[in-house]
Amino acid sequence: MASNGTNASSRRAELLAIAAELFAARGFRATTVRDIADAAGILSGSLYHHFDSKESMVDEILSTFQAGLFEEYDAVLTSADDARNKLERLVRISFDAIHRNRPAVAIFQNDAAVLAEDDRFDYLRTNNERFRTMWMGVIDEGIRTGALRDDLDPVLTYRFIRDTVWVAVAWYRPGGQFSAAEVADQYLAILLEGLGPR
Amino acid sequence: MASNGTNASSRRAELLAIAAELFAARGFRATTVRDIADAAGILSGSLYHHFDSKESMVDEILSTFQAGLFEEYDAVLTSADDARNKLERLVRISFDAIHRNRPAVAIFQNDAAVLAEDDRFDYLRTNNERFRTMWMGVIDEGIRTGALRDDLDPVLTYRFIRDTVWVAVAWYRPGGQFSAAEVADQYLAILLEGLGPR
DNA sequence: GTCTATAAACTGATAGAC
DNA sequence: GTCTATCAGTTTATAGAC
Repeated sequence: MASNGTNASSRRAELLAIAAELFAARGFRATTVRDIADAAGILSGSLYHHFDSKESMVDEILSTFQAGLFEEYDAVLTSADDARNKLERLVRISFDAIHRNRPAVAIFQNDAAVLAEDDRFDYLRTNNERFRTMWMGVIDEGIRTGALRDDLDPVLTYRFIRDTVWVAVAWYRPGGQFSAAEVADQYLAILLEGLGPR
Repeated sequence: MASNGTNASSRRAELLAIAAELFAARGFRATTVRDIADAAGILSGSLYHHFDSKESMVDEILSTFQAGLFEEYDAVLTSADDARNKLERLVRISFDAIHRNRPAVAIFQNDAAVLAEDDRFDYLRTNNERFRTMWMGVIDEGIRTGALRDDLDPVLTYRFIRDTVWVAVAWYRPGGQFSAAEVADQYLAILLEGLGPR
């Protein structure tokens, strides 16, 4: 039951979760409202009692996910940790986000770029810029304080970290061989120490 | 003009290139045959003089790209180089493939998983396995010979390398700030030596 | 909250003229 | 090699009954 205690919002969340799984697996465009309704055991017209449109469903999925992620990132960035620790914590939070919100992350990875062309999804572009600023702040601080090597381009470094982390949604499965925390451990080991012999 | 010297095959290649750009930018499913025809300056029905279906277009784009890539990979793997050099060469070839076949790589990244569910695209699954075997062979050899550290899971290492390289298609643009070779240099530096201070 | 019924637009593909 | 014309199926979305 949701915080307002109504069954309506619980049903809404249920339908959103079903839609998110389908969007993540087949893509937003390739998923029809009939697919979603079928998976929910209702008829397609009934979906419009809960949502304005297919777009409003993916909108709510993405905006809710991003709001939660930024909250967690903020807690790290406003802490007293040094750059190296902040970087590690951001990476761990991100892998954990893949664990807890896999469909939303997958939709973001696969469909956000096209969705962002629509005015309705302006916030995707705004949030991308905010996201980038957060990471770049930590990376720049790390380079300045000597926690990170200084012979690489910071922007390429940012893209490398960002892509490496989020692209894992393509293969990560909860309950698989490695937990999100174990994947984060190994990824951080490669990222910070490299694959070469030690 | 194509190797067989006909205008027909040249026009075909031209239409395929147009389709590939659209598939890469908007997704296979979201791109209509009318979109392709519009971009080519013809009517949608005329496309069917050159191709059986929309699927046969993406089929040709992906299979042609993969055939070329495997040829280049094979040349590396049958060479006398040690594991470390083979790994470097595979990474460089891959970034160069992004440079030369950006649309095909993007389509592979975004749409191949869904396409592969269709029997027609069985070869995508077969090729994925072959691709994995090639990379894992080099990684395992590197660990065995001491060229790569031995305290990480080889499969996670493979995924890390694979994802980091190919996901760059999402932002790499020919003529941008860094060439494909420069990107490969910096990625290899992070991959092999890590981001930590030296 | 779901169903019945249906509209209006879009989509992949075809047949035959030019 | 492209166009005209068009079909059959699909898709998002709506209006009102239950």
